[in-house]
Amino acid sequence: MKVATFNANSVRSRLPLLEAWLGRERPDVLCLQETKVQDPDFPERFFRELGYHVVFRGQKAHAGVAIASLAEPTDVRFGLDVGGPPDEARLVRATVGGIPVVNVYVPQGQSPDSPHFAYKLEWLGRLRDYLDRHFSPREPLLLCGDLNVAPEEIDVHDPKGLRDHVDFHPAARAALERVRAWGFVDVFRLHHPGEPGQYTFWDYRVRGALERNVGWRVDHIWATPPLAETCVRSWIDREARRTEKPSDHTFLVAEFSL
DNA sequence: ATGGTGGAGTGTCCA
Repeated sequence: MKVATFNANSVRSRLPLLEAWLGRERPDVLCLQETKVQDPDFPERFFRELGYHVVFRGQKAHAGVAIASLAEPTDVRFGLDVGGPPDEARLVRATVGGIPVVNVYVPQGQSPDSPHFAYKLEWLGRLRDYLDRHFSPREPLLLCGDLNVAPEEIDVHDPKGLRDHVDFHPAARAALERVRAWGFVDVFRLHHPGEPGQYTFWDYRVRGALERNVGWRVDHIWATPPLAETCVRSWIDREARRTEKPSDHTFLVAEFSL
């Protein structure tokens, strides 16, 4: 089973890239974030014509998540159901080929003194509650998405200078670590231990960000131990960030011997 | 240099 995650930064703006990439890579599952489209306008037929089922939940202008899969998804649910706002456009879960997949778009947070950042920390806390409520780390489970946190110093281009950034703030890293400690293995790191400069996001606003590799590893595929054991490969497709009309993120892929 | 670019969708918010 081949699984990918991609923050599209508008799915409708990324159709040419998605058509080429899905045609070439044919993942069994593709998790999308920041689809930026309300449900009636989601390009459902585009995925169907490429041979994919797709489930999605969006809202006006921002956020939005989707799961595209070759096999028909079951047990499709949206949002956090652990008290507080469900935030349906930031979490979708579906079971594909017997494997439950949770796809999330964690709030970015704007700045450490913003209410958005408090909401981000609370959101990660509720994600941990959600896992406690619905799943067991002893069973196969995937958590994929734009987690909007770089876990370690090697996951950002300037760990000293970025300590106050909401995606590398100690409080954000601690909140993410509580989610990971529920029982996940970061399958990219499993296959690339200690390797710096492996990023999934390069800011549009930074001149020559890709060429200079001024990036962040904020997109992740995490698996529970019984599933992580079957992970044979994980890689980042940097070429997709180099295309004519790229997202500011690129694809992260993990392959399992299932 | 407290900027910069991109996307959604009309006002600016969000990243």
